[in-house]
Amino acid sequence: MRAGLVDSEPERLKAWENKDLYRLIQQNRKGASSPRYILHDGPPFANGNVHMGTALNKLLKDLVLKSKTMAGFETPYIPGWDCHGLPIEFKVVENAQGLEPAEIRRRCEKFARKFIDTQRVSFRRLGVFGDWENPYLTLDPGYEADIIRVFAEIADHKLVYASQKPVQWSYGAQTALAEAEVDYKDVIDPAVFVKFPISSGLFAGDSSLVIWTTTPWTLPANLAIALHERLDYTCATFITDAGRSEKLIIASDLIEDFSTKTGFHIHGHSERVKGIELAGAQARHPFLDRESKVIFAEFVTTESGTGIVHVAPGHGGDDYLAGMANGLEILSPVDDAGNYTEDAGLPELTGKHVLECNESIIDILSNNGSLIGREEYKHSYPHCWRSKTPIIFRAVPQFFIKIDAFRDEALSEIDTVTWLPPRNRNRIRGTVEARPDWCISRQRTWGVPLPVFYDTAGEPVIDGSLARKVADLCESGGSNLWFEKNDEWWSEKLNLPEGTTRCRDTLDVWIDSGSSHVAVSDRNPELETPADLYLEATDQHRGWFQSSLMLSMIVRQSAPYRSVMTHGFVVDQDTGKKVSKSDQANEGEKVKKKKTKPTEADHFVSKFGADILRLWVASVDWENEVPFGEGLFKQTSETYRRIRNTLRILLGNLNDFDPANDEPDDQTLTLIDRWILERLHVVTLECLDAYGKFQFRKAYNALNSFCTNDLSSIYIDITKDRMYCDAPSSLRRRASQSAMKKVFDSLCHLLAPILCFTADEAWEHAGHEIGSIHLGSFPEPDPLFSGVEATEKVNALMDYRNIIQQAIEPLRQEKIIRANNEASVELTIPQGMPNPLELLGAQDAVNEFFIVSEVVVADKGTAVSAKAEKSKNGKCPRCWRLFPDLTNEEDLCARCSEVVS
RNA sequence: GGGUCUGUAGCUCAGCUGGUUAGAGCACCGCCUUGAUAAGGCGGGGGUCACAGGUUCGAGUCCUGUCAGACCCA
Repeated sequence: MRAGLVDSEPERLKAWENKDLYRLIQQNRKGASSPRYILHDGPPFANGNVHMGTALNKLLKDLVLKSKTMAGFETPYIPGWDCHGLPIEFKVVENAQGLEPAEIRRRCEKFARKFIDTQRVSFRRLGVFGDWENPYLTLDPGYEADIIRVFAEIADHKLVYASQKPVQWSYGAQTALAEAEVDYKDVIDPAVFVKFPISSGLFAGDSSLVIWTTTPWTLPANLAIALHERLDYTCATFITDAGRSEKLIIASDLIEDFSTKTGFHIHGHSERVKGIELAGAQARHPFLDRESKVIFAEFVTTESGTGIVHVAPGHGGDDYLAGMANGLEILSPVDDAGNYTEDAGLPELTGKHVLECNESIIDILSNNGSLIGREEYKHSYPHCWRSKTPIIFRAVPQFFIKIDAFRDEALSEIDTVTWLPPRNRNRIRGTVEARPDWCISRQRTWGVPLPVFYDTAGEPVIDGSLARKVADLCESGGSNLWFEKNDEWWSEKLNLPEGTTRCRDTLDVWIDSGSSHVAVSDRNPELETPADLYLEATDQHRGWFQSSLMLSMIVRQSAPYRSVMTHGFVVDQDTGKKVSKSDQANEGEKVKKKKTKPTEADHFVSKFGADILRLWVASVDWENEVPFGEGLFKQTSETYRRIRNTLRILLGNLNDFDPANDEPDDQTLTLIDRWILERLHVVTLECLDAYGKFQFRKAYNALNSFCTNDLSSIYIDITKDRMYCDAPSSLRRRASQSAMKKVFDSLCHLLAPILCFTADEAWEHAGHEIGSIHLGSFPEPDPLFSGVEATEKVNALMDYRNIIQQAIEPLRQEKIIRANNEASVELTIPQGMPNPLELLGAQDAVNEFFIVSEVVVADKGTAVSAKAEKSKNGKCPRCWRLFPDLTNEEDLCARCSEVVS
């Protein structure tokens, strides 16, 4: 057994593939009618190579499945890929503009398939078992058809509607975005205080309401001003040092803050009113010829601003709801590119980008005296995760799923699911409680068509049975039909009236992957719904875990999973920064110019080998952030070498052992043999428990310390003498071999889920040339060694050993002796303490245990102490042990001469 | 700003329901090793358990606050 994982692993992989090991394992389990354990794979996105984050996720899944397999389950694993979506389309369109949609889609598919292939190679190389020849792809016509059928079902339930709600619009990507596609970044925006003169109601013609906004560009869409009914407002004359005087209304609690920022201070008498007293009032728009209604809203607070909120129903979620509640229209005078339209009412700004118009708007306000103050305001603002441009809230016709219709059911379903770590239950609850209606339309090309038509009056026709017909046509002819055939063709096929047009939007990709329980778990005979486990990074609470839950609630009124496990992100050990695919994909060349550390799994696999990566994953605390760096792999390699060498020495010691013939009676086991078997019993229990709870790190720690401390440093060291020098078939030697055999077998199986290559290699070297360790099962703890009798004795002996070692150490340092073997020790112990001679039964066993020439025990001291000196005994040239009766250099000790003869 | 979590040796981590001088491994420094040798053994240095209070006979372990970091939400 030599290392060289980088070369040996691919060979083993090939052998596994040749014998179709994955299928063999599954069939074995099927044959034994084992219970099934189903982990449903969350599909990684098919762009870019496999980076450490993806590798961590896949390897954790594999650790779960391999350990469940070993625990006796049938564990089918059907890997999948998420293929549609903006990042791919972005890449494709970037390199070729002006393409027909169908051509864009063909290129996107090619792009996705290329990365599916490279990722598949990487995943297999990591030793992940699964049905790699038959993965599920969200671009498969069958899968696409099922997505459309899921849509049909949502439509059947009357949960889909079209609306002009404001959505998070990316002008960079020219599409609406889901919450999960938005990243928050800190930016500095000009925030302005603007006065709206009251034109009717209380204080009409006399005072102005002051609003505060960080988005001056939304002012052209202002239709109302919101106050809080119960808030306390102050109306007073404010003056500046420069002598400017205004009569203004501000929330009383915010006056101080307002004064600091604007320089306006109250002058003279002030009047206090409750918000409600301004009911029915109207104010004058600061630069457009219309009135702005005073309304009331709960979201108005005194946290910042003025306690008076500018409301543009076309530009914000709260604004929209407030607008709906107060009968306002929706004004959203911004086009797809983010430019003002004529509806803004500012001809000079028509066609200009809204984010470049903040200053123009502020100029207008300043010139007409509406501007009361401005500040540079730092806040976090949503950005498109792909194009990195700021989001604008903009009302465009979009399709939505009504969440309220089943939100409560979804919430109670969450409570039936096991969340790992448990705190995630609250997290997913929060996400589901807070989520607004699901905007499912995207103005993109690379996705599943949104199967909706418009009648001749331009009204959307949302119809489940119609959608199912679309699904059938797409399943047989591919979804490109939607883009290649014209409206006439579709109308004819579906018996729709002449003049019907089809919707040009695609579905949000979260519908794609969120439908996998229908398209994959329900369809594939190997799988079933609900799955036992979904296992992804924590970001999937707002992503796949949620989209799957929501769609499953609609189609089956229950969750698609019994348990959900999440792991933290992989972060750079030194900087703590996230290693993320989106960064790689986006910043592309720019990043490459800077010196970046490698983050791709292949890089580390080809440097260290897959088993090192696997060991690293097992050693990691997946509940939290997962630090990662080259140095950690070096450390992990050390651990690996120790384990590997332990297996190797065990193999060497078992070389001439045939359990069928050589297995001795249990009674012949020496204390140290019983001890290692008791330790094995404990370690086995610990590992089985840890695997059962997915606490791979506990198994890792237990196995590591078993190999390092118990085996390498104690057991193997002590038994070396009998292994090398006893007669090959001596009972003492055979007894140790039988213990080692048990240790080796158990160790291989307990390590197999983690070190899948090395454990299999060791197993093969042990003479199991057919099959694989992975066809086996975890060892059963041996009840014969469930006690602690030997453990307690050895623990006591180890305490003595420490004292003895410390006594010997100076002799070695002073070069009086070279090896422990040459020392003669007098061990003094207080009366009543366990006597090594009694513990081990014989003087020779004592000498062997402490690996010294001899230990003389005196049991009448007051504390444990030891004295060591160079032994005067002669050395046996065969076993190098020292004995008193050896005077001639040629003489063998009694044991050795017997063995030799 | 709200929520969740994390903070033990240079690094990765153990420390169960609070109980004697806080433990491993790696790294580092000595030493040993013709029989695990691209290995193995022994010894050693190194920690005010993030910080500050509190509860207790006693706190790394419980409580409160502060600081730092991560993520989620706004």
